[in-house]
Parts: sequence; structure tokens; C-alpha cells
Amino acid sequence: MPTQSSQPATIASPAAEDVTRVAVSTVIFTLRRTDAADCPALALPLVRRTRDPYDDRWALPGGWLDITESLDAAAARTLGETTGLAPSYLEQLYAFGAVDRSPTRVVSIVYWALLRPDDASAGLRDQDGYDPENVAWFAVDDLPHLAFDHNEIIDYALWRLRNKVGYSRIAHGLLADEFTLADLREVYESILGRRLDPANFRRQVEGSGTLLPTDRFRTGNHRPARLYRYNHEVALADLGPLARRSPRRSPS
Amino acid sequence: MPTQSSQPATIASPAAEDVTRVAVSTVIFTLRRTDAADCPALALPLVRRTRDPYDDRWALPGGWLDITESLDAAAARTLGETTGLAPSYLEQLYAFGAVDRSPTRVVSIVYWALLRPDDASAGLRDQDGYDPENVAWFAVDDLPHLAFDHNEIIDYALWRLRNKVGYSRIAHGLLADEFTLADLREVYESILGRRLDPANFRRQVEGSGTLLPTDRFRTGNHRPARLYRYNHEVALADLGPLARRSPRRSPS
DNA sequence: GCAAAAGTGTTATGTATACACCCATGA
DNA sequence: TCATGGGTGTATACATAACACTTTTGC
Repeated sequence: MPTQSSQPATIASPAAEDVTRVAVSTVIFTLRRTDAADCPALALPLVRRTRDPYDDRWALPGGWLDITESLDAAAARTLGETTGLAPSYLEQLYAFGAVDRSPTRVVSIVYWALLRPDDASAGLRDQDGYDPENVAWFAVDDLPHLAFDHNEIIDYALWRLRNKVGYSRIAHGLLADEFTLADLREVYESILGRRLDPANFRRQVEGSGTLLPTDRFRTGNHRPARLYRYNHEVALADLGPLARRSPRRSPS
Repeated sequence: MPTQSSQPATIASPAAEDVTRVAVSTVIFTLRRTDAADCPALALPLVRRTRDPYDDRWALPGGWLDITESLDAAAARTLGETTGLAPSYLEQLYAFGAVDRSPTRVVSIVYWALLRPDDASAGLRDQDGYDPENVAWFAVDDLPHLAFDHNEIIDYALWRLRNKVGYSRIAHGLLADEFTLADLREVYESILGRRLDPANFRRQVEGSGTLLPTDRFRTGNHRPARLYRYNHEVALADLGPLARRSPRRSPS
């Protein structure tokens, strides 16, 4: 299920019709402020297809698995090639392999990723080698009808994100290096879709030991708020025994 | 990473060396009573390989993905062909795709499964089409050095099982149709590796609404214990949006 | 001063845990 | 009758939630 918009067919992709090919796609979440809205909303980048099947339809960024690269590497590479983005968090989501999900037989290893807001704009501007015309951001609650089974894949990724934010610390993957507790709370509120008590939220997150207070404050309209950074001593998310094999670090 | 012990090469498996092939394997857990041990222990069936690579080494049951079947179907099929077993619970675990995990490039979609004790013995006896000589059960804490990266895969499956038993009701997948609360508690104790308070366990599980009391009792050495059955109205595990597409039922 | 967000304190409620205790059966 | 596991009751600790309250800034 390749979605390399307009770039030439670089990677060796067996064209045979009687073989199962392996593709890698990624659902990339970030938070975007919509104008005149109180709360930022989850958004993701999609790539417009420029060939059949599903020509001209929006799809998840992705591409074929190269025979010389691991699945993780393929996810990061295809993501960069199609959108120019480098996520702060990347984790395998699920392998989709229904027979009829594509005209030819394709098994897609799908990843899901988190992006810091500053990385989101940077990626789409600075990089080259991809086609910015055919990359666009969509709010997750206002998606078009996508190619393949990508709508269902995004539904599943959203479910995983909302689940994981409850027992893990991945919300930091959506924030810049320094942030206030209100910033962090806003991330949780956007993902979970409900308001959280500022007082209780503070105690919970302070007691977890995942935050390091700085000496800096963000000044604004009201009382200055202390800036925190993430404590990298504690893992962003417990991936189990897999994490020990390929430790993943945020690029900062 | 096929492990079809001695059966002929039935499935079309592209022999080309410059192509990525897709295999499906399954980690099947069940509980087995070891003699003179107070608590049953987790065990899983392995298949002895009868060809290179890793000839004569034990490996997870599995086989090549057929081009006409879904991943789920391939997991169930290869499982039956190699071991004659039909699990009560089957869920995708992870896709393993390191470049060097096999001499040729193989991406393995790994499933994990639970088996009722009565199914465990039945499977290995009654079915045919597989080679019982090359299938054996091993305790999870006493595994040999396996083929490929299968030791790491089992570690990860164990981690997932122990995690999931905490927030899901999958323990029923390891029990017969009717069971006492002590049976169920024993399952939890075996998986988690620690004793649980019988009184608190009873209240917790009774309050969850997942059990239906029957009129029958198991009589034994002491006071008879009420038999329960699982309430199929509530899902065995919340698989998210994926469950709605392919509902999985226990064979009973 | 006033509004609004930062930050602290207090209390109610629910859940997990520990453990005392009674019940019912086989031997 | 006694040992043992089945089953009930209850006190304690801990996490969560609700909310009153003080602090600090911009306007």
C-alpha cells in the first residue's frame, strides 16, 4: 500500500501479481490549534495518491519495505520521504492483512507516531525530496474517505492513543522541550475529550516523578507558570522486552 | 520462518532469495500441572524443525502466509497443521522484521493464543496430518535455545499475557466451561506468580459481572465449591475497533 | 481593584488489601 | 472431631475526585 505521492519508484518493489508484498505506513498524530477554538485538536498528515489504485485519494504516508531494512527503519524512512517529518515517538501499531484490502496482496505493518508541534511545521517546510502539494493536515474528527482501509486503521490508532495516554506518559511526545503544567493538561484534555481538574492533575503528575521543574517561568496574561521538562530517566512508555532491543530516543 | 515439521511443502512459498516473505507464528499458552507441584505452570507447545535453517532446533509453530488467506486465518491454519490445536483465544502480538532474524528475509506476524487444558491434550492426540513426534510441551521458565528470535518473541508474549491478565478477562481462555473460583484464582496466581487473597479475589471477580453462577457444585475433599461459567455477554478482551470487524468466539 | 490562571489544602468516596471469622464437607 | 478449603464481614490504607481557598500576575 505505497503512498509515495509523486516521487519516482526508487525502491525495489516486486511487481509480480502472485506474491505478497509488505508495506509500512504510519499514523502521525499532533495537536493543532484551530482558530477561535478553546482547545487544540488532534490532527494528522495525509498524502494524496498519484497512481492507481485509489488514484487522487488521501492515504496514510508509507511505502514498501526495503529488503535491507528493519520494520522500524522502514517506518521512519517512508515517513520522512513522504512528509519530511521526524516523529518524537514511534511504535508499531498492528499488521493489517485482509485479503481484499488492496487489489494486489499487501500486508501493511502500520506504525503510529507522535509529533511535537514545532516539528510539525518544520518538517513540511524545510525538507526536500517530497511533494508538499500532496501532503496536507486533517483533523482526526473530520477525515475524508481514504484509500484502502486507512479510515479503520486510523480509528484503531486513535483508540490506542486514548488508551495509552491513560497509563503511560506519551503525552510528552506532543509537547516541546519545556512546557507548563497547563500545556500538559491541555494535551490530556484534547486526547481524552474531557476537562481535568487542574489541582488534581498537578498532584498526579508531580507525584509520578516524570517531570523536572526548571527555574524558568512562562509569563503571560496572568500569574507566571513554572516551566517543566520531561525526565528522560523514566521511560516514555513501557514497551516490554522489545524496548531493550532497540531503545528509542527523542531526537532532541 | 516456517516450522512445518515433516509435512510436505504444500503452500506456495516463493523461493526467490531477493524477496521478503511473510510468515505467521503463534505462541500458545496453557496451564499444566507438574507432578508434586502445588501450582500449575504456564507451558507452550514447540515444533522441532526438520530442515535448515536451524535444523533440529525447537521453534514456534507457524508457516508461510498463503496469498488467499488473512493473517488471522493463517495463524489458525498453521497452528492446526503443526500441532493439531485449536485455541480458545487468538490475538495478534507483533510483527517481527529485523533484517538478520533469518538467513533469508522473513517478516513474521506473530500471534499469541490461549488454550483450555482439555483442548491441550485433545489436540495432540486426535488430529492427524501433523507429526506428534516433533511436537512437545515446554514449561515457559525452562525453555531450550530456540530457532530464530523465538526466545525473545516468547518473552514478549509472556509480558503481554501478564499485563493483559491484569485489566482483561482473558484468564477464562485457560479454563474449561465450568470452573470454581479457586480454579480461576489459580490461573491468575500462576500467571502473575504470586498468591492472591481468596476473599478479595471473590469479591473482585463477582463484582465485575463476568461470571454466571450455576446450580452445580464441585464436590471433593472439603466443602463443595460452586461452579461458574463465563458470561459471554461481556467481551473476553477489549480489542478496540478491530474487534468489531472480526468477532472472535470461543469454540464452545 | 478585578479577572483569571497558578498553586495549596481539605474532605468525601471508592477501591485494594489484610485478616478475623463462620460454614460445610471428607476422613 | 478435626483439618481444610469455601465463603462472609470488616477495618485500614491508598488513590481519585470535588471543591474551597490563597497567590500572583496583566489590565
